Amino acid sequence: MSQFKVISLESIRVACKNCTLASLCLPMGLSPEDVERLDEIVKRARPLHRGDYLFREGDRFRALYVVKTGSVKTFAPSSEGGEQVLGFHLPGEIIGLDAIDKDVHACSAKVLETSAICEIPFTRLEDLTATTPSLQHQLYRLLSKEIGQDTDMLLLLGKKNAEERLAAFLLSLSQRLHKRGLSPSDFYLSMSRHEIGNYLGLAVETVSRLFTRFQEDGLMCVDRKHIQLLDLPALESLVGGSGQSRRQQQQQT
Amino acid sequence: MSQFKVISLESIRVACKNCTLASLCLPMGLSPEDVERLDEIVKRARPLHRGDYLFREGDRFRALYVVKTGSVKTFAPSSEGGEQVLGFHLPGEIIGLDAIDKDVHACSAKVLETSAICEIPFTRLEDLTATTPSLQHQLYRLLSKEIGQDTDMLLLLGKKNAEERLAAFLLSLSQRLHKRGLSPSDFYLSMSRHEIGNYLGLAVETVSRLFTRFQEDGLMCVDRKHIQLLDLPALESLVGGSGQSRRQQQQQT
DNA sequence: ACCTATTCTTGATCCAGATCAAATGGCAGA
DNA sequence: TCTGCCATTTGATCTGGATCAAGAATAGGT
Repeated sequence: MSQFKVISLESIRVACKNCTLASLCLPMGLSPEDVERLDEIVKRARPLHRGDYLFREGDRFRALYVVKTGSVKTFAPSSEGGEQVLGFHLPGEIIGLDAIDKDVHACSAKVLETSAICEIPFTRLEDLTATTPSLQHQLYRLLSKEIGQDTDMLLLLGKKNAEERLAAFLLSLSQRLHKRGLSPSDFYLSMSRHEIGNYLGLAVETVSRLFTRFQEDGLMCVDRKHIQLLDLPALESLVGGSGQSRRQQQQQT
Repeated sequence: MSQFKVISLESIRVACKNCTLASLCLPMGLSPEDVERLDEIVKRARPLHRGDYLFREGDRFRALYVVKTGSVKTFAPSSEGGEQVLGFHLPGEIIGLDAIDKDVHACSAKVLETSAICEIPFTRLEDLTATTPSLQHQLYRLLSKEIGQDTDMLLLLGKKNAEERLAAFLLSLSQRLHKRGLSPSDFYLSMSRHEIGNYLGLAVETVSRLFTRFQEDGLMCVDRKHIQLLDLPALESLVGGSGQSRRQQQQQT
């Protein structure tokens, strides 16, 4: 292997301890020694390209995946051929946690753009957590966090209207990008309108119309995949209270 | 403490190893020795009554709860005062996993009928899992299972119509009751129509009308809270394909 | 047993967002 | 550069389920 290649790969295959995502990812809060041990089991694969699969629904569960760069969508087959987009995953986010239970993946994961992915064989991770309390705790937390996020989505799909859903989606992206050191108000979407609509339980046309409306209202500037959020506070107020929209149902039981 | 009281409490405070739910609950698949160790940290509280809270949104996270008898609903506050019912929990089901991450409960848990609840202090459980690989694995699996169930709900809320949602709800109850040794086709609902609607993202009126319709179609027999499912296969086909209802969106991305 | 507050049901109407239809604009591949 | 396929946008219409509005049936409290 030429010196050239080694250097080239180094730019991708950064050890966890040198990874800029360490504070968001599994290593979060671990001691340097623990990170070192984690590092030994992480496999760093070559970049994947748009359309490549990390795994498919029905595949045997072997490993968790972490986005290092790029983005990934997960989706489950719905009855009769359709699919439900379950999430869009940014750098530092972990994919595959739902498969631990049945030992089989119930959803598929597809990369949306050229992406680098870390692979963590689960059996080895589990062994490691058994002897590393801080890592065990971290994994419990990550699993729990996923449940909390799903809960947020249930609330979104169960109670919010189209406008609130799209605003919530944009703000979620904004906040997650910001945590990764990127601009919270100027970014590119790696997913299509179709995928956004699917994720939010809306038709493509509705998503498109809302982008237009938000732009007309001066909330944002949309150019193809390029998004600029011009009024974050206004978007936040859209998400929270439905403003003057539908009267909320006082669910006293 | 009189002999009388001791006997009386014994009927409720059964050790895990003698609990009929052991095969569905945390002890699932554990060795007798491991169950013994788990038993030592489980607290068995006196029965709670309709309306009592296991915990409320905002409470510090201290323990996981398992329904021993009865049923519990969990719900999260939505913006502007409403609430979203997140789930109905039957014997053997674990509550509170979503709070591990933030160390604070993001939802509330309220018992729907007189219920016995086991409490498992989480810190002690976590310590125990660190020295009991099979229990550690079990906890990972339970967390993962919860994610999988949430995923199913996302699909239900994102892609299914009212009819499919209610059929899915009824079948889920049916199957879970059956696993607990109860009739899959004859049971009582412990939650109101209102709560069912809230959970499924539907208005009460819609739930009521669907019950009426299902009954007219000979799928079930409804008398107040008493439910008899007369045609499980038909209900299953309702859930799966939307029959001849709305044309499914082929979500090729 | 009586009264009152809920919960549930049923009917009428409304509307947010889906569906249908069509034009436009990018982009990948030859 | 040209071609054709998608993705996106925009407009028109339709509809499932929400909302509004009463009754009817229950359950709980005194």
